[in-house]
Amino acid sequence: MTRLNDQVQELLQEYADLISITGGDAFRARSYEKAARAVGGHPEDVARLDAKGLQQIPGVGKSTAEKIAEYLATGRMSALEALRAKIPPGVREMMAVPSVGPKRALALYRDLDIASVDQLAEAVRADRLSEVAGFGERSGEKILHGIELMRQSGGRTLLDAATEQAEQIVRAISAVPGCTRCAYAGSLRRMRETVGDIDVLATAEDSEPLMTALTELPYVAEVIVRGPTKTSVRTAKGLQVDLRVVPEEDWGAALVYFTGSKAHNIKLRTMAVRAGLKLSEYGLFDAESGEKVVSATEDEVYAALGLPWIAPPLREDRGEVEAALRGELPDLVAESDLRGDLHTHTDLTDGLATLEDMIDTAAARGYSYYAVTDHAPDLVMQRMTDEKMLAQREQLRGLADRHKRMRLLHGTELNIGPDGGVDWPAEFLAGFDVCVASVHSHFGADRAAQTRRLIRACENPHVHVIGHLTTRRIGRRGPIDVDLDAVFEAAARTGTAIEINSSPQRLDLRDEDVQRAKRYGVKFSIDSDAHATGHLAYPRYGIGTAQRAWLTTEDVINTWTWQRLKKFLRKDALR
DNA sequence: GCCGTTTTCGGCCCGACTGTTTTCAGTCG
Repeated sequence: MTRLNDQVQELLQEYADLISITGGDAFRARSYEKAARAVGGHPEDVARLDAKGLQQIPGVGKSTAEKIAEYLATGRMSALEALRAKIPPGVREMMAVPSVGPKRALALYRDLDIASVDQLAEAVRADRLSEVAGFGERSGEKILHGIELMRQSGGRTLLDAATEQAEQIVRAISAVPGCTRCAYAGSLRRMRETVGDIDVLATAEDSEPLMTALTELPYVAEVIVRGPTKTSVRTAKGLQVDLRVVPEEDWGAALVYFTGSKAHNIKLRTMAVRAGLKLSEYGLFDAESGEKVVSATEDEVYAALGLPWIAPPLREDRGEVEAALRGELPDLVAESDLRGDLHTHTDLTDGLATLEDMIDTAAARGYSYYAVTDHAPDLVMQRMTDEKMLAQREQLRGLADRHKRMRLLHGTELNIGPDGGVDWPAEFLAGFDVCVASVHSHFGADRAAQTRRLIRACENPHVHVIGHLTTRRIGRRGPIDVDLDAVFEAAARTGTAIEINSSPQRLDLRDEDVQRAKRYGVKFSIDSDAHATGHLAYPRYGIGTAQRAWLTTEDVINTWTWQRLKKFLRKDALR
């Protein structure tokens, strides 16, 4: 079950799309789009807000607030239903086909009575598109190709795959003679949990060799567009890569522009306009004379707008510009702040590497403490026993001498049962240095039951960290239905940390929820949940989530010294 | 529809690329 904010976001977005399709005022449509994004990213649950409270959300005015309130009260949004009655749902779905927007979707429906993606594909094959004004031979080909792509990929790319691909491309473009700077930008630089495409920015006097180099990379399957400033290709894995080349003196402005987000850029541009300036990817200009003010570095561009540099993960128009103006930007937690990892596995359960290999790899990362937390017996398929667990503890203690600079912690990942109980009795649990507890079953239990079991787990004095709280797998399994606010309250009250699981398939909690949890005073543990030595590098992605949630080292227990962490782990002493 | 240090009315981010309507609309980011 999705969060109510997400449902409202989807409805408002649909309303905006239908306004566009029916030829309504474009500014009105944009206004609803903006409101949709604002609601989706709003940390507070809209269900807790009345019409007045809803209007406090930036971009939500009287009219939108009324529509949301109506939906919250009745489960319906009559204005939306009125538009739905005019346009079949398939017409809106056609907008998802690349090169088909609201205007063309309507033209296809009006002139050819096409009302679904399937019918569209059929019409192209039957060569009927030329009957509609504005559609030529190439249009049909593009549409068919777009439909095919939609069907085979359909989704966004996970952060690790996108990062690896982007780094590979940046290396290749950087090596081209004449290339003076190159980096990736876009949602990847902002560390969003998934990315739709990769934006690469480069500087060179002559863009031609760089564009050619991109199109000739071995893993490039297709060239989508090719121009002097922008070239787009699709990789063999179906990922779109846009390369933009600008003169070196415009690097800063271009990097701001292509890093986004769109909403952040709009805010910066609006500030520029108010100051008599104009901001584009080519620089910050005087609006009247057209003379360039600055554009060489991001620092300069922000400074000219009266702002300090803003870290990319914050650039979502979630209050970062206002915070920057007040001089209150958070000192974000960084990967180098991590002193340890509190959730990892070995081949004693479902990990791939031995205890020694995991510990050696962790030591090489420079950690000052490291916990091994293999699965507990209730996850029956892992065949854990008391004896095996105690034998591992012996083995781990025996390795202490080998890594004098890294404290070894013996832990476990407990299973939170349907009633909130965990695997072992208190006496046995007391023998562990650290206990992570996670939901691994009964994903379908109802909201009340899920909430109850997680609160009970927090209240267990031996549970230090709640692992992957919502159990979602990005693109594969949705989150469990749980009252997160109630769990956050319990976690803060009991001194139980909530994990930011850094596995790119999970990234659980997600950034909006982490931000919300922080307001309750919740502390977090950014863990790898490594099942192999290579996975010990995952926290770079979890750090992205933490940064997007505005966290500082104060919020993250595994940036603390062992002395301080040790106190936190004695949670029963708190009460 | 939203919003306000030029504004309660009149704006609303800006530019590249494509295909096709020989001068520009639509789409995209």
